Amino acid sequence: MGKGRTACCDKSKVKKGPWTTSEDLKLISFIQKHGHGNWRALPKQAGLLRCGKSCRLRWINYLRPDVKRGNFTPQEEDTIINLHRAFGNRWSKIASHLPGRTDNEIKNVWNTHLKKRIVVMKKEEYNSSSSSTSTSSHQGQYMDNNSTTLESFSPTSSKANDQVMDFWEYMLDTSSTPTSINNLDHLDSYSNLDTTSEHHPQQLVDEFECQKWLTYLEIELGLTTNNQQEDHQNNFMQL
DNA sequence: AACCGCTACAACCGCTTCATA
DNA sequence: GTATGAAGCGGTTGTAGCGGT
Repeated sequence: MGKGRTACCDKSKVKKGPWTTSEDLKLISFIQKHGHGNWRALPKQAGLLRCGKSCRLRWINYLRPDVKRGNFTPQEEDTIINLHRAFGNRWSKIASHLPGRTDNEIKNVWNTHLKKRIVVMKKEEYNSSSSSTSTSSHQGQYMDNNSTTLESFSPTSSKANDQVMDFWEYMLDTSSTPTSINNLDHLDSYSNLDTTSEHHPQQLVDEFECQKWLTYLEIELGLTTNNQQEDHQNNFMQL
């Protein structure tokens, strides 16, 4: 281990807080074109006033095409519980067994839902075992495999998701399709979140490639209705 | 309508691990 | 073997949204 620690970035020069639509798009289009070999250098190259760590997290947890979105299925929940029993809080290890789910997402689900579920079950287990000896004990067992009584998660309808939806509505309106990625800053009017509208024209991104990628992302992220999805898939094939 | 408390989850922070010179 | 930088990881925080009063 090295002596001391160098800051991962200049904190005074990076933007923090929720990502805006234009930032997302800059990141997506940059990675699509150049990959993400060096996260530290990426923000500068992509024209983002963000820390490399922040970009990495945003990509891995939200923008990556293979991220599965939406509610966890009872099967996934059971898997998490069982894996947690085996691995403890090693979220990345658990995530590796759940394709499309991120460690951050699993951690959140555990802390907000599953942990409580375990507590309730433990409590019930304790009560039943102390009140009756005829009830079979499941000592050391977290869960009842038939249990699906966990309150279902709210759909991922966060503000961030709404931003992405707004973006797609915008993009699909052909009359207002931006001519290049350089013009994305004005999309922030959709999110009302951007307070530092910077104007750093980046490498020109081919509109065609961008559209293709974004359509693909929309499908992958499940941001479409079935009908829309069909349309987009057709469009994607045509592209 | 306004306030409050709670929940969910995106994002940040700092430590650890890994790769490499 | 050691120093260093970058990436990965897990804990924690911030805040939007929602329901209850």
